[in-house]
Amino acid sequence: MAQVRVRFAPSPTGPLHIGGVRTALYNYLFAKKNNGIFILRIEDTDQGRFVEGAEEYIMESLEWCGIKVDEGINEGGKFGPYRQSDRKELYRQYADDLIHKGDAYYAFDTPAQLDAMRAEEEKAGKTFIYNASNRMGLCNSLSSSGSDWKERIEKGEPYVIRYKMPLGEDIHFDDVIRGHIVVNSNTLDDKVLFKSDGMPTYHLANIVDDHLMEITHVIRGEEWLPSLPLHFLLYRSFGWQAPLFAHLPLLLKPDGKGKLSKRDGDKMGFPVFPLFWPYGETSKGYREEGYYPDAFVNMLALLGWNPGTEQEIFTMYELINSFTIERVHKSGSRFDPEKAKWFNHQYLQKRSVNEVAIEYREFLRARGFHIDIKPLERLVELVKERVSFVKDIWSETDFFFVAPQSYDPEVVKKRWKEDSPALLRELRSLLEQTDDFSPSSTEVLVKSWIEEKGYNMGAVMNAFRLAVVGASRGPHMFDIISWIGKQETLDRIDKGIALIGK
RNA sequence: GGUCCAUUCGUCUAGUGGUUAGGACGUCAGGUUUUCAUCCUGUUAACAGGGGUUCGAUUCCCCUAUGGACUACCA
Repeated sequence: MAQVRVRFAPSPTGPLHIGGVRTALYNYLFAKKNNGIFILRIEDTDQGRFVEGAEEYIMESLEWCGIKVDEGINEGGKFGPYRQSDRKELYRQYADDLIHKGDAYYAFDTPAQLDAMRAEEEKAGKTFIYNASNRMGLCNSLSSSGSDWKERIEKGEPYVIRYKMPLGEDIHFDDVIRGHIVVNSNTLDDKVLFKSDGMPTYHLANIVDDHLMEITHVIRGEEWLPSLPLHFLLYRSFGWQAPLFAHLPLLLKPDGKGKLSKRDGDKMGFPVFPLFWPYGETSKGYREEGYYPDAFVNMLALLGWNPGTEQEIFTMYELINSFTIERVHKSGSRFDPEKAKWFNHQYLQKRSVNEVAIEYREFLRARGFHIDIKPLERLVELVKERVSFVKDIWSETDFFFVAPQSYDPEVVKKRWKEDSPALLRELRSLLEQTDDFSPSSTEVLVKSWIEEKGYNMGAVMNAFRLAVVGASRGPHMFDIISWIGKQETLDRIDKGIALIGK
């Protein structure tokens, strides 16, 4: 069998949506599983929609995800160029070929005329369609008498080239995921293949490029399923062997109806893009939100596919090994932001204390704290299992760096009693006597004192926590005071007694 | 409106012509803990509806409903 070659073919019209990333991922997994080639082709045949920076964004996103491109605009390859605008000259001859074969024709109807006809049909509750049912009444080379149309072209009148959809034919085709599908050609229209601006449309460019690049499997979004009959017909008209097609299910909104959109992310506070998109409206990215790329990829891979086992955590290598296109689902998947977080939690737990400490050091540096790696490792060890993201370490450990500025009123009400100041004063003088602030040492010291005096453990420790932390949260007290040190501990007790009062 | 696609716990899903319909996220409840989390244990909850086929359908077929995509000189 010929070598497997697949392509991811986005349009550079803005940042890549996570649905697009998943399409790229499935293409990549399929390629690598089959020792094949993964191609990145930029489909920029609509010059009006080109967005500066989008190409770079796409490539950076794939790179961040660990999806390596074998052939593409940066990587090169034998089948280049890999940007359709750079292949512009190539398409016209294929459109002409179709005209010679009688499967395509020139059409002169202006956009304004077509719009008017569409509007009229819509008013009558119908859908305008341009095909065998009415093409002889429209303005094109099939309906014009004699050589009128030739003159029009020679005069430089704008025209498009349309595919001549057959009349009343049942078109049979197959999709790897969805099986056999039949559509009657009467419901399809004479799609424009070549635009008046000299550029091909998606349909032509796509088929020509997939053929020329020897693509064996077309794995793309479900939104393309309705144009699959056209594409099959195109392959037939050219006399080319069609690749295998697989149409992926959509990513749906977490709640409500419809497919996942940028608005959902904004509304519910999760990113719909892999990376921050710096142009236009601000849009968060998974990378900037603190997701690990392997967690992100793992989460995405399982949205619409699973290997049939109960395994949920996969390295890219494992994904490649277990991926099969047949196990991709038919129906759309709702995106679940909670589960996305859970994946990151799993990945963060798998990392070593040292790795996380290094990441956290970077985080602190950006906020003006320059801390050695050793104390940070001790800190990370204390809170690692409680967090899902490195940035969460800060909200769990802010009080390690800064004494409380205020004391949670709820906790004060619940934990600060009449005798709290007296207990803390006693505790303070007890701690002042020792210089050994290791957790085990202070623990023994304090606990035996509490026992000796017959105090209530909770009464002492909760008040102590309130003074040191300012709230009812955080790791064990002896770990905290060991980290902040003796002087800071004593200071915070003083401050707490003074500020909380009574 | 037309064409096409889809439908198992709230969500992601496993699965089979005969199963106690399994797992994960979430929820809830216990346990651990000096607090808050984490963690552990348990709990919760599903085959869209109606017809067939069959000894038997969640599983196969049809219809309905619902959801979705498409319906541009956009991809």
